[in-house]
Amino acid sequence: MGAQRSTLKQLAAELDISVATVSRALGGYEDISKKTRERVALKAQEMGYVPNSAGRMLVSGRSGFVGLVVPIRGPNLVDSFLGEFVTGLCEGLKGHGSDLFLATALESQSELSVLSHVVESGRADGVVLNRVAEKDERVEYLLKRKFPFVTHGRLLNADYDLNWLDTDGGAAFAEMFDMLYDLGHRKFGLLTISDPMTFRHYREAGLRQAIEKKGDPEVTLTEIKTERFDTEGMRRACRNSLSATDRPTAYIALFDEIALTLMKEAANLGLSIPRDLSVVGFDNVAASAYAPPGLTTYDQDIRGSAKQLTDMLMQVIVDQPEEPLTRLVKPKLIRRASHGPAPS
Amino acid sequence: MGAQRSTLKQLAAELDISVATVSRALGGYEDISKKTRERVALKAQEMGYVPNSAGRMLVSGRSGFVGLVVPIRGPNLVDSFLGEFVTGLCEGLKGHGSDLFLATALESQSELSVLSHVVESGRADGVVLNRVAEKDERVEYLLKRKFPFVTHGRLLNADYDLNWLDTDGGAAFAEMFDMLYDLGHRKFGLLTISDPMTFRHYREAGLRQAIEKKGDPEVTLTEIKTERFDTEGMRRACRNSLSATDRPTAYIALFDEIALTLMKEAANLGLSIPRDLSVVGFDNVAASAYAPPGLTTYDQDIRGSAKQLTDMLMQVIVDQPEEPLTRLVKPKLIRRASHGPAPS
DNA sequence: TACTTAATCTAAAACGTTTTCGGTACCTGG
DNA sequence: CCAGGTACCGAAAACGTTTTAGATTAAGTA
Repeated sequence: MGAQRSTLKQLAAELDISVATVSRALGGYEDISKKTRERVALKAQEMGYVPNSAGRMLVSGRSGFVGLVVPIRGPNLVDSFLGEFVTGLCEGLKGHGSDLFLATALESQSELSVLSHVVESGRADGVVLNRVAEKDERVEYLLKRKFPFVTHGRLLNADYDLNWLDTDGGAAFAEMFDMLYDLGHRKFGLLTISDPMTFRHYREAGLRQAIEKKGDPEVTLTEIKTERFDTEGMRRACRNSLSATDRPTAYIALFDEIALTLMKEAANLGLSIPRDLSVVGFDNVAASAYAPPGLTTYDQDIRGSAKQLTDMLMQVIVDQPEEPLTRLVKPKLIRRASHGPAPS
Repeated sequence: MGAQRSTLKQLAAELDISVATVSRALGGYEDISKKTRERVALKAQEMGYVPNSAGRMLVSGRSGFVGLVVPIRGPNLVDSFLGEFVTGLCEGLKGHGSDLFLATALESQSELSVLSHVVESGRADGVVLNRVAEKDERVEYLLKRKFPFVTHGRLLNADYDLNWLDTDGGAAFAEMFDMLYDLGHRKFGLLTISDPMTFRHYREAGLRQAIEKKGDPEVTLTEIKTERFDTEGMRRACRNSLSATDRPTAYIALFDEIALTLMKEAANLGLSIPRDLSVVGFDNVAASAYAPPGLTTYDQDIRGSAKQLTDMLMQVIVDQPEEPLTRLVKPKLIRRASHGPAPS
């Protein structure tokens, strides 16, 4: 139970003025005398008054919450970014007087139903979507519902206007290629997944464009594809590729986890990095600093991005802008020791 | 803005019955005829009715939210458990029809004010506290306020009854010692921090008790202390200890991060693990699997614990029990390759 | 004096729900 | 035909807040 909270009514009774006056006084309205305003503020402070959000919510129609629907995939593979992402969101929302509301979808199929519950119950004024897929039903639902939202990640071929913030993975992958090419590498391996995620699309496209732009017929690119959450399959695929006679000299991984798996397998096979082969990842997860010899990768300031996303979302909520808000942020190359000159 | 949500009133108008009847029908009350109940349920489904939480909240006094105040410490060291912890909480709350509400305290000093805001605004029915310190003002506030809460971690010398769930770090550290002792180690190093956290207290106490119990005068234990978030200091301390002439043969780290730092420094100094020295950690962070040769450590199922915590909290909220709820969960030893026989 | 204006304040409605208390209609047994 | 049940439904209050549309008083103006 707990001690009861003080209400406007109690405050009004104590001060012997009306509830309306108290409300307006606390709201800083000019048509309440300064003296009264101060008196009220003092008493409110004294009684530890904090407006009840349910009451406020009901009349204002705003909840003061921003929702995030988190998909839980697999038994133990919690989204490794979740902590940082959530932190950034909270941090950003703080400045807007809003709070974060987390809802989970236990299976990916229930994601939409969880989202719709969040939206329809009025518990949130807007939502943040992350990990958008190439074609995302959540997006379509929110658009139809005309509910404010922003996405972390772009959509593919979107013929509608969306508010998004994304990391420029394409640029990063192009840069990677150029770097490795300049180190003499010609045989490239792309460690990727088969799932239709937008980030995959853009990163791969960036890489292919860079290769094409270089126009060197010597350059080859073999794809090593696995399912996204199939760690065992990933291991096997890496081992296979490394054991091949014409194995690539430079591996580019869609994200760190695959790169780390490859590094481990390489070590098991007695291959030395970067002497025998180079590996580059993406994400800069904590382990990439500890795994020998240190994985060269890209850092996409998740926390900062999340913070920016909240600013965008609040803008969408309060004054829904004509022009869609979009931001492309550049990831930062983290040079470690997993890349080097091509073996001769 | 978005399309307007349907309300009980609209539903009632459509069905040409009273609002009260609709409410009771949806609530499954027996004094509404089965026929009407079905008719209402169907229409509700059809109109996509979802009860507005503000309205419900106002009358029930319950928000359907459970709060978590997350302290953000340091610029980049986001709590690595946060993701898992939050996931477990959401997962657990789902079963109770509640949701998670996250609030951040940007500085540790503001933690209490954030917490009190969560409590007083009525936005949460209960809160979960993690990372409790030996003496925690948040706890004292909540007790005084008689607000439902559970803590992840125990308090020290608590003369009041608390509802907590904790990992049995003491048992784990005792086990570690026995394991290393049996491998022939006599010179131990304890890599720890100087901050007054309860988990530190219990882990160290468990270790010391185990040493005492063994009663072998040959056993020595040197402490290597650093500040909790001072990674550079940690590095230096590890290097110093490793360079000492009578360096320990077995290091026990308060948590993985310190162990990983030590392993890296050992490698830099040309020392081989576990040939020259053994290291054991605690937490089983992702990097501990990747850092060579693989860190032996303990896994404390954070996600599962968080889930259990929600069950406890809901119990506290609905029927505040006389007896405090407490649970001590055993962490699981993850045997990797960082420990072995003492060098001769 | 009488009218206008400005400065303060308040009553009441509204938001969407749940719940209490009672009401109506129908049936049963005498 | 009536007393007493039973089955079903509805009116209204309550939760705490904000806001609209006055109401009251005081002061200024003609």
